[in-house]
Amino acid sequence: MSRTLVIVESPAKAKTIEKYLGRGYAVESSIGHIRDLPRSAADVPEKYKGKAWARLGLDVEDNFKPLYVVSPEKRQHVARLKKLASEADEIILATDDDREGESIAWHLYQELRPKVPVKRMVFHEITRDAIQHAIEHPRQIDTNLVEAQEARRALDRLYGYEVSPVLWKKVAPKLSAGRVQSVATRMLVERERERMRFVSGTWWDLLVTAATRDGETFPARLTDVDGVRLATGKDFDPLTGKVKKGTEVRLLDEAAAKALADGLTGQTLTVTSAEEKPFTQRPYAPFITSTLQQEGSRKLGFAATRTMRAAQRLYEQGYITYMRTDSTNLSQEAINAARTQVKAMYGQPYLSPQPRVYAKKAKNAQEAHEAIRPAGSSFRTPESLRGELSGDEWRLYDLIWKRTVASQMADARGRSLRVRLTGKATGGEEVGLSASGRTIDFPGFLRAYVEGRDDPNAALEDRETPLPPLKEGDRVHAESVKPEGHETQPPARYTEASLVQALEGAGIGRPSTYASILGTIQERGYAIKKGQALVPTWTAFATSALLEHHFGRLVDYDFTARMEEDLDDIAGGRAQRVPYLRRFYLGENGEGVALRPLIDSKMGEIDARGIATIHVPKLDGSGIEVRVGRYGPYMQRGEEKVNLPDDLAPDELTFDAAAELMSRPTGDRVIGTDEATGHPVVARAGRYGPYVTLGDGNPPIRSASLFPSDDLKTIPLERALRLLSLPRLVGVSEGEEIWAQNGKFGPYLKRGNDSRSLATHEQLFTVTLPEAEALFMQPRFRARGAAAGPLKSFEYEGRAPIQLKSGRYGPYLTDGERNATLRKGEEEGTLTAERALEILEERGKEPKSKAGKPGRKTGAAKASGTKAKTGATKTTARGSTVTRTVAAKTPARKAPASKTSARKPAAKATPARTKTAPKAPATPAKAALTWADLKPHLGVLSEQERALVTATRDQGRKVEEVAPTLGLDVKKAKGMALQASKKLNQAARGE
DNA sequence: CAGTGAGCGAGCTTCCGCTTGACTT
Repeated sequence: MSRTLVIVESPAKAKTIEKYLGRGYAVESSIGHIRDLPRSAADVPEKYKGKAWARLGLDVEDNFKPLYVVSPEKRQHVARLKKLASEADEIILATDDDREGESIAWHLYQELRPKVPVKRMVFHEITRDAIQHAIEHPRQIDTNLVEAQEARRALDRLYGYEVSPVLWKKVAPKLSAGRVQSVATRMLVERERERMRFVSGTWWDLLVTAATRDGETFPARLTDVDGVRLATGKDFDPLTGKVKKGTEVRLLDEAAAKALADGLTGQTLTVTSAEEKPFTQRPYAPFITSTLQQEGSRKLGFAATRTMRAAQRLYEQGYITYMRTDSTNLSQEAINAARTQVKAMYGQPYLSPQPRVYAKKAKNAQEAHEAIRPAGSSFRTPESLRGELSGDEWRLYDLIWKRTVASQMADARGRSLRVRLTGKATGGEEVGLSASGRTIDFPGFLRAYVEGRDDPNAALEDRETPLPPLKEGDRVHAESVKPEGHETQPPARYTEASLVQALEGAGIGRPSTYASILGTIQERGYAIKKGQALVPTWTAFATSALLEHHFGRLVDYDFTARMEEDLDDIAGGRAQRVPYLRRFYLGENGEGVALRPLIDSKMGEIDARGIATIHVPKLDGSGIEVRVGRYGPYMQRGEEKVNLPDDLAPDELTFDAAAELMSRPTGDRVIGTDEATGHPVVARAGRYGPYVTLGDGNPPIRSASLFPSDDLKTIPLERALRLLSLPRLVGVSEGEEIWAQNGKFGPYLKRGNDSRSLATHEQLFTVTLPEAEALFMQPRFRARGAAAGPLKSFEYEGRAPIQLKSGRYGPYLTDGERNATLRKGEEEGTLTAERALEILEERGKEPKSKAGKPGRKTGAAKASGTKAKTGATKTTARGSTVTRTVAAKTPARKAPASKTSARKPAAKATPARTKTAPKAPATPAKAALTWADLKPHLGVLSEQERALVTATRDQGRKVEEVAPTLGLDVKKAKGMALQASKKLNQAARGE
């Protein structure tokens, strides 16, 4: 008998379909995508490791050719599919009928390499008829659609993996940017900015309880006084908290409202109009993923992940249809089932006369599945499942059932009433009031489902606000009058549910990702949850500001919408993937985003400190600045700096709150007085940990770190004074003083320019002169370094042994020549000699060249180019060392001077040096290129970059000098020079 | 954000969309 292998995406779906197909068919699942671009360097096959583009997983120089790898956790499963495929007579790829599904089918085809006929089939609902129909109407893989998916994938990778590193450099490491998350974050930030600018306003009005002659009462609200409309919330300017200019309204304050209330109590009011309008309301569309999450949140209080978890279980057990969908469409089977149930449970009048079809599409919907509904051709009622389903699952099923059934019910019908009244207060004011009511004559679908409410019956009552029968000319009596004060409210923060709604509205993100987007922005520290609200962090402000100012097009709300249009063109064969990606990544005739050149120019331009400084409108003019630093957000006013508490939302930082924080005691604790000097001794928590100071000023007279054995909370005065007595003069040796002091690397001895570490902190107090001299007899670092012997040693025939050592970056392997750090999953304990050899062979690296030591690393990167023009055109590895040594002399002239005499300049020079220094070690390993080597590649640079580079290198001018002539500030120019040099080197190496 | 002497195997962080377990808490 022939065997057909059908492959779908989800195992639960496979199970169902297998039932429908019967004998001769084996149904398997791919479990989602089976291959993807490598996530990180570890996933890149050896063959491609050295490539410049390996990090991206896309060969940006060869038509954005993607490098696909089967992820490690999928390998076993793919192998199984391969085997099954080899045993089948025919294969049907039945993945979802959308862009991603088509791509999965194509990847399956590529990876399984079947030797039997392969067909593609699609269906949008899992019913016997639909499957049968699909089987009878197979098609081929749509390669245009696959191309569109590949373009989408590539764009997301390029965006994410190229822009994220900009954030690492300019904001903080490990941050991320992406087409979806960056827009989501921006939405939160913009809303919060509105809240930060918001100034609330106050207004008063009157709530009148009016009584008819028959004694029926109803509420009416004051709307105008002496013919002038009363101010309400919408009349206020959110930026000033005052009534908008040019608005003709009457604003009541508390006193006026009270006086008017007194004057109106007991007065007669006349009905001047009573209008009644009929209304009908249609039921909501059946659930899709986003609306399910929203209602799960509003009605059940579930977070998006909780809703999805429960839905997944319901789906797997066959209670509901697929839960990740953007289609509101119901299959015929579902419509029949719903209608049958409506008739049976609520009666014919409650049934919609015609079957309802919900055609309204969500933006960018792909509609591969049905709406989310109870499964099967007759729905199980929630009541009948009470014993079968537990907590969350039952409640969610109940919700889905109600929404589905309601969607085939009749419209709700009712009347809305609007009544206007006038009256006169004792003070002579003519007042106008209004009352409105709502009566439901026929609840229709509201019997089953009221949006946003848990209990439809209770909600129905709430929806009714009946008024007594009133007609023009009727007189009523103002029984009681209550003045009410109101404050305007800032726009509400997003919740998980409303953010998903907003994203969906903009066509951003997919049903399968909504929940994880919320996770991502929280994991990256862009948002925290406060109750239901998503509050953006200061980091989110800094990141968003950077992206908005420098990569504005990437965080446009309609960036995705435009992308979708382009992808549609690719899918329809009207456009091609490669030119599309080229425009996005490289740009073409000044068109397209041109991401790579954009980043190259921005790297130098973006001022990290400026980006870290966050504009807080309410602190304008206060001299207080808010900044995100390495240790979190802080405020600064002049020299004063204060951390911002973690739980302070940005919009809560008003001027008063800031002033209070600035004046708050910093947590310093005076532990006593030094009798010798009369100064207080203070225990403090600093950035380098706990310490004590003599004197409470800033800066203090002296300070000293606590030893690890000390506790900041309990440290006695005596101990603090003892710590403050350091450094200690141990004695004089070889004509120089030996001092024992505590430093950033721990306790150490210092003699002239020489130093030795001490083993313990307490030795600072106990070490004697002979002991100290003995230590100075030893070579450096012996005290600490030598103690760490190899953890393990592996012996080999005909090869040097490999040792496992413990280093500051964790365990690593070395054979003296090359080193390799152990990665996650490579346990020290289970490491075999064989595996150790493999690892070292695979990715062992020669340690950094030791030749660079003599002249210090200062400025080597920049200087090497300037000097190299005198050197040989052809450069060997050794030649480069020479170049570097020569080059290093230029800054070396300054270095000793700054070290001995002027302390401050030396300290200030450090950051600049650390920025350029990392480039230096990389150069000799790859053989430094001379200016002559680089010059032919000037074409890769922008005009400005080229002008800068030629001026500095060809003419030997300084960046500081050239920058103004190019209209650049020095900082930017320096950054640009660095980037340009990087690009030139890359180009020259043919990378 | 206090202020101090060196010198050591660096290597990785990150995207969006499809899908489930296999883990631990």
